[in-house]
Amino acid sequence: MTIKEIAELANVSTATVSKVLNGKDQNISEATRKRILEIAERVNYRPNRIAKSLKLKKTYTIGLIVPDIKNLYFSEMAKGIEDAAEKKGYSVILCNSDNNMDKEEKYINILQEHMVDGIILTTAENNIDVYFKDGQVPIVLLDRNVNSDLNIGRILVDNEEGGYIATKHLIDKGCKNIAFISSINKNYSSYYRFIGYRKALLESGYKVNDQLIYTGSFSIETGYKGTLELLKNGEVDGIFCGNDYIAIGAIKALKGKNIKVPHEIKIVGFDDILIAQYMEPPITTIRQPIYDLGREAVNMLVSIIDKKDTEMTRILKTELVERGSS
Amino acid sequence: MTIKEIAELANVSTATVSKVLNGKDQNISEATRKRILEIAERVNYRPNRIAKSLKLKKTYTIGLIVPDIKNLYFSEMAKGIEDAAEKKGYSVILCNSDNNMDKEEKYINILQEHMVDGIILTTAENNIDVYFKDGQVPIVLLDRNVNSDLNIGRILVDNEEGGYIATKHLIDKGCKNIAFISSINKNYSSYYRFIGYRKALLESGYKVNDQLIYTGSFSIETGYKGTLELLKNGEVDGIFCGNDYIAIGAIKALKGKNIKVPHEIKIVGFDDILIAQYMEPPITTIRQPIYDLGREAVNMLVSIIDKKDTEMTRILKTELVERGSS
DNA sequence: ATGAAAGCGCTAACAC
DNA sequence: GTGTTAGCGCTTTCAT
Repeated sequence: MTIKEIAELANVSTATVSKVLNGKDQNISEATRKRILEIAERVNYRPNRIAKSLKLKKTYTIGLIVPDIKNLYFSEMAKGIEDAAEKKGYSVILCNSDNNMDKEEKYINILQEHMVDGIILTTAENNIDVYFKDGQVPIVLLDRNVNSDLNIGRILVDNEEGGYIATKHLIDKGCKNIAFISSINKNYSSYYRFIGYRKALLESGYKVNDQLIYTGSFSIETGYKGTLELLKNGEVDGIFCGNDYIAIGAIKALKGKNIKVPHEIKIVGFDDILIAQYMEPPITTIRQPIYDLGREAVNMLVSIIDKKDTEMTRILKTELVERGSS
Repeated sequence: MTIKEIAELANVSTATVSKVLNGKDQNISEATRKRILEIAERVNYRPNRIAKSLKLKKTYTIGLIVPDIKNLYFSEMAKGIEDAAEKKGYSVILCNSDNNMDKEEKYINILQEHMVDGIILTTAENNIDVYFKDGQVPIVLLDRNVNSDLNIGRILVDNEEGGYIATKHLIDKGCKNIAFISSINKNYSSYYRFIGYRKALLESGYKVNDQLIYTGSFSIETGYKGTLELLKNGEVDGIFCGNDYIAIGAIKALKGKNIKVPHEIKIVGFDDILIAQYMEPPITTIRQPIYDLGREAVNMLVSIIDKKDTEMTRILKTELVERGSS
């Protein structure tokens, strides 16, 4: 059912139908207005957005690229994004990069072919380069930063502060040998969490000991392996984990070794994913406003799309949530 | 950059460019073919899929509606869907219904306005009615069934068998008073899990005791509240939880009451979401091939879209995964 | 108050 | 081997 068919049924032109259906009907007689609306209702008319998009050069669609939607961090973020997008009348196309830069770049292309109005991107964990060519769609980077002078929006969290707070907390709890397990150093978030970790240590007169640092990826496996590895290297009484998945892996490893958390080793995670509080022990962590991050990314993106004056970097606060693991 | 501009640069018609760019170039001279390809490359040409879709009446887009992407069950499913879709050249538009039937219906309309080629739908938990009008896009229902004679694809899991296996397992472990906590009865999955539960009980000479049944939603909260409620009602030494989230809530409630799992009360969940194995105790559960469910939904949907002869119902197997909670 | 017509970027049938 | 042209469904300017 098209506008043309409705026009025929109503004995008017397509222009008139279009006007009525889009509320631009100041100059349409009440009679025809009603007639058209009624017919549209009766035939269950649904506008063809593809045609509309082609004409208007606007799709009301945004692309979302995340490493892995299975990850609770990204799925909660995605929920924030979808909710906010829906409120603003946008639909979201979901893409998983699997932390693969080629796939990520491929998706950026596909999304542009789909003529999305903008893209929200959490780059692959190991991606610090930028391959965006200029003059493309508006992009908002979420929880990542990249070396680029392109005009790109950024929604970030104060990772350094978070890392500092986490480590300080362990120090305050009396830990003397605080390890750090996280993703690779070239990952933006991981790097700044490390900076915060280092700052807290130095400030309290501790040394940064390479033997106490393990980097891998933001995964349970890294937490597990890293912990076993660190235990071999010597004394550890506290571990700052780069995210909660790593903390889960760490706790699992310690249970396997019959080492008591928090009695013998204290653990702090990062993110406060939904499941953190249900772990045993419940994980002390640095909470990020994950859902809000997603929502704010949409708000920024839409603001850029609408060519409003927009602050291009927004840094949200983290917060210590003390639970049983520390 | 459009096909027209490339045509001008190459001194050929848009038709020729279109043919070359789409590989329909049997009748194009090698020289022009190369020239066009080279120019397209140089100017970084990206086809406008919106225009293409309008012309071809095919968008290579599918819609996915789930209750809540934050839920690990749906996010793992979504990953299976996105991976499979990507392999077949489709993009996926993500929608969350929040278990709200109005929102669900609204999304079905929006997706059709977007001219998606098909829709994968996990209806709201309490939705058993069908509001699809005839003659619409191909739809595959995922993990849900509805009262409808419309020609709709279905990817299901053998819930009854799963419920039976779970309950039988508890019986075999020596439980005498086995409770059932799940979503409401009108929910398809929940209902058949109950049927399996009942079957196992009756088969072993037990009675189905209404005092041991609690229904709410597929949530941690329901597991928590339900467990506290059931404990008031009397003896319980086993709980079959309708999904793993409920099991998590149940375990939390029991810990709060200082009741030992599995020593005093044994717990079995359903789904085997990614986190189930990391709980304390690790959750014994009925594994669903969640990722595969998503993948198969895409395969079925694309098969329907392509008008291939397709078996419209596919039921996948479940499997008991024994862990520490039982 | 309403309509004719052009055009968004693309494809494909048909002509040459 | 290449080009002409119509048209997908819609919006919008301009005319009447």
